[in-house]
Amino acid sequence: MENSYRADLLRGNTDLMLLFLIDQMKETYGYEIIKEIERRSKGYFRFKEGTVYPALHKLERNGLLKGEWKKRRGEQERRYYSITERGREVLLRKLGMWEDFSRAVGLIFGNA
Amino acid sequence: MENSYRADLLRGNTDLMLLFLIDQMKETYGYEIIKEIERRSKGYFRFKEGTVYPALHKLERNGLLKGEWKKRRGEQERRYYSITERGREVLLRKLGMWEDFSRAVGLIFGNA
DNA sequence: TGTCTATATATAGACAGGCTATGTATTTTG
DNA sequence: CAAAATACATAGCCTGTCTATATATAGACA
Repeated sequence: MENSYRADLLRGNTDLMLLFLIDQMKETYGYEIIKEIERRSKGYFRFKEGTVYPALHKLERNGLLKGEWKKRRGEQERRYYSITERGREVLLRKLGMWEDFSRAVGLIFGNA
Repeated sequence: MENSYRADLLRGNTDLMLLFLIDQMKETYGYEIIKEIERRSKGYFRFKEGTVYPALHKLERNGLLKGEWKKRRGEQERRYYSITERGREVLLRKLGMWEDFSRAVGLIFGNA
């Protein structure tokens, strides 16, 4: 009933947060995004790999992100992502929709 | 990609809003809840029957709501719901979790 | 008379995103 | 030398929302 409430709340907002961070950080990679979101949210968000990597793949597949493998001598390579023009458009739209949504929820609860 | 973003945002919050309204209105029924949520949110939320009725059934099945058929001479009967003790506990918990969640999202976006 | 809208509820099946679990590989820490 | 951290990947499960359809009545409108 409530165990996975956070997973439900997350739904949809994962894309928004990924796009937001990648836009702001210019270029970053999956693992770093997970840590950065945890850091910024003071430990509230602890994204699962099974959530983030498939989401990044989908965003790239849809042309909202551009990914690039970067070899690092000896170490495991990373896939760095940057946002595309189309990605930035979607980001702005989603940001607005999140604001509208949370404002509407506030109206239900009677928050001035 | 974005068509059903609102449906995603809604996920999880439907229960919260239903419990909140039923608690506040003491006793109400599905159709009225749909209209009241639309009214309060100034048209933002337009809950679908296929969302609300199954959700009410689940909440009752789990003991968070108590439902009761009320016949009205000649007219179609309504199923009136009221919140249970357990429902009120879950409501308070979910309300807090929604606040935590939206605050955490704000942290990601750098909102003071 | 027939059709449409509003009121009021119900449900089967589709859809899709997040999670669990598991796997690979390397480096660092204890 | 084992464990933890870094870094990525994916198959399959779970579940809430939506679409579509169904039933039933009342009132409007033509």
